[in-house]
Amino acid sequence: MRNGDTDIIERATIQTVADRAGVSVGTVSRVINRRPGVKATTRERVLQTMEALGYRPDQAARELSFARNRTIGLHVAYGLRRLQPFFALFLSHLASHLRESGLRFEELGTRSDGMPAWLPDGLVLFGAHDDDRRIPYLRENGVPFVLLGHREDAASVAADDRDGGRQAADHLLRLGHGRIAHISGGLHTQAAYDRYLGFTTRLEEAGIAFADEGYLLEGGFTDLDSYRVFRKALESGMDVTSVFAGSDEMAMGALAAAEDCGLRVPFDLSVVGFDDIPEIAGERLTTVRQDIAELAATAVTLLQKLLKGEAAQSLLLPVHLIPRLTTGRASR
Amino acid sequence: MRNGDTDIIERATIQTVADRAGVSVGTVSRVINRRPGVKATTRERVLQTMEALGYRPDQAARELSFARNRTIGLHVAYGLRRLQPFFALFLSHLASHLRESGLRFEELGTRSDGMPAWLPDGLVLFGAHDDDRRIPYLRENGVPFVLLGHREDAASVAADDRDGGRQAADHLLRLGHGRIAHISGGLHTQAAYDRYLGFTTRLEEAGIAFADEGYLLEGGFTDLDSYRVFRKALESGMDVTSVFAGSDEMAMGALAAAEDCGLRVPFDLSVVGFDDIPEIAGERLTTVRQDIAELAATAVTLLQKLLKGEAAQSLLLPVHLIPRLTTGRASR
DNA sequence: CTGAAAGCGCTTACAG
DNA sequence: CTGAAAGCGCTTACAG
Repeated sequence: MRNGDTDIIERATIQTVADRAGVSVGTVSRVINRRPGVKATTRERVLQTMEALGYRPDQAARELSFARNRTIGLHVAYGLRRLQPFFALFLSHLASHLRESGLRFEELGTRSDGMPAWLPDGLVLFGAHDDDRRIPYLRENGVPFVLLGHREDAASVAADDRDGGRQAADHLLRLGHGRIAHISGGLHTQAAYDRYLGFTTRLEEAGIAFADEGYLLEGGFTDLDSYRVFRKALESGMDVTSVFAGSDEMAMGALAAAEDCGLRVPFDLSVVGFDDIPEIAGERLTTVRQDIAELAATAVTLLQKLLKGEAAQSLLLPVHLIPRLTTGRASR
Repeated sequence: MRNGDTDIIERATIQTVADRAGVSVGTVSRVINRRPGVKATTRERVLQTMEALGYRPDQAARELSFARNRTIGLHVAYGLRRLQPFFALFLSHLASHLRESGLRFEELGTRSDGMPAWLPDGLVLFGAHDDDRRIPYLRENGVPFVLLGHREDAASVAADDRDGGRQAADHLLRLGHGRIAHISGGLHTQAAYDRYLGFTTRLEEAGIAFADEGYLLEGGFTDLDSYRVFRKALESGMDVTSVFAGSDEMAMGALAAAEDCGLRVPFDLSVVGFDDIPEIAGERLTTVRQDIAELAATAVTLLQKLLKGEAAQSLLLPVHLIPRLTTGRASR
């Protein structure tokens, strides 16, 4: 389990690797960055040397030389719950992706007027809403930005929330469910609304007039909010065989409420979530998976295009329902 | 609101500042790093130039030259809920503090055997437990580390959880409360246990035999867990006028449960939390404040001492109860 | 109190 | 396909 017998004192640099592999640092650099134009055998030798030395390129040096003064900022809409799991995961993926691309990254503070505290070379905007004042502000200042969320009039990337809602509905319909509730954190956000829309549209295609049935439950975005609203509904006699929650957290709340109301999942009740956050969904929750790492990577790619002067794009990333243990055939 | 009329195209460097201020880059550097030995008027002039230029030192360059190859890693015990608010805040404070100190920072992955994926020059350990295998491992490999949490046999820093528990008890006693519950996420963690201990010790000093009363409620660490265990207790007839929760999240759960059980806070029930996380406690929750930024800063300071070869220290940071709107005089 | 210069560990044209 | 050299933006002895 020891680290080999390399000096622990002196960390290997690109020079160490170059010397040991009998090449120049330029060549090592090309290997590190997967650049073309290195003979296969050379590449292999360098790779092995790096491995043997436990070499890790110095990120600061990469940033300094690679990304000529380019720093990307992440700015979160004022007042947004930065503590939500989705944000934490997105942040960490964004940071590590940027790091790999050799770009500088900084999370931006907020001025008293809600604008980013300062302007980096490019921005990722988290939690943008319809008439977000940051958008005209950034345009005015000529700073390229990418929105996280679906939006046609700006560079943006989002999961295909609408299709995700549709898949959730489809899954439950196939299992024979007819009385289906939906728990949403609030339909005023684009993601929540699109999930709702895709979901109800699919139900209506199947002849289920969801909207009329009072099966829509709105609360906050947390598991506790979801628990309370769902438990209250169940206690008031809402009769459903399944529920689609707008996030994994909310699904966990619904699961807890079901348990406390004596419902057995999936026998008496099926539950579907959204996101597939491993720490939450685990191996149990049937949920619609969105790839957060991919969202972060795509945001970076879009931003890089913008920085090169290319046109803005709006991308929608596919999502997939992952059937697990909280959904089953409707028993009633 | 515009950014002044400086070129937005070319970002100012230390050289730009030096030229404009009519000094050398060395002098600017001294000002940036608050080093002594700069004439006050020179310092002032440089500061103003930096301000006027909107100059921000390049972090990558600082790391590269300042922190000779020193990188600090954060490693989280396997299986720990990284999604908890406390962790998110600690992480962000640690990262920004390290950044200001010009040190490299990286969050470390975990090998299949639970050890950090690789060994940086120094480590902060999050979520260490009593017989944490990372500790002998790091000692064996000669890597200095600081634990977040109270522990005598290693460099560590923690909030004074025990005193915090005592303060919570004291506050409630002064308000005339005699029947007081405690909600804990689980007494097996040091922080939770110390809070519990300080709390009950103070109660016992006041002649309240807490332990015998069944006023200890254990659940998970989340607001939902807390809600469920507290609501269940209330519905089972637990008769208390106040409750001390082991975290702000748990306190919010207790608040929600009280509301759903028809109790008015603080008239029928007083609630005290722990942490004082602004996004959670807001302006409403009476809670015991621990300074997370200070915890992060202290961890870094300790680590730097270790790196210089100084002896390990165990530090306890003071906490303070902040009375707000969820506590009041006992009415019964 | 201040400046000139070396050096941190990389990447990237430019030659060959 | 590969190497030598310049340069990224800082900090830090070393002189003065």
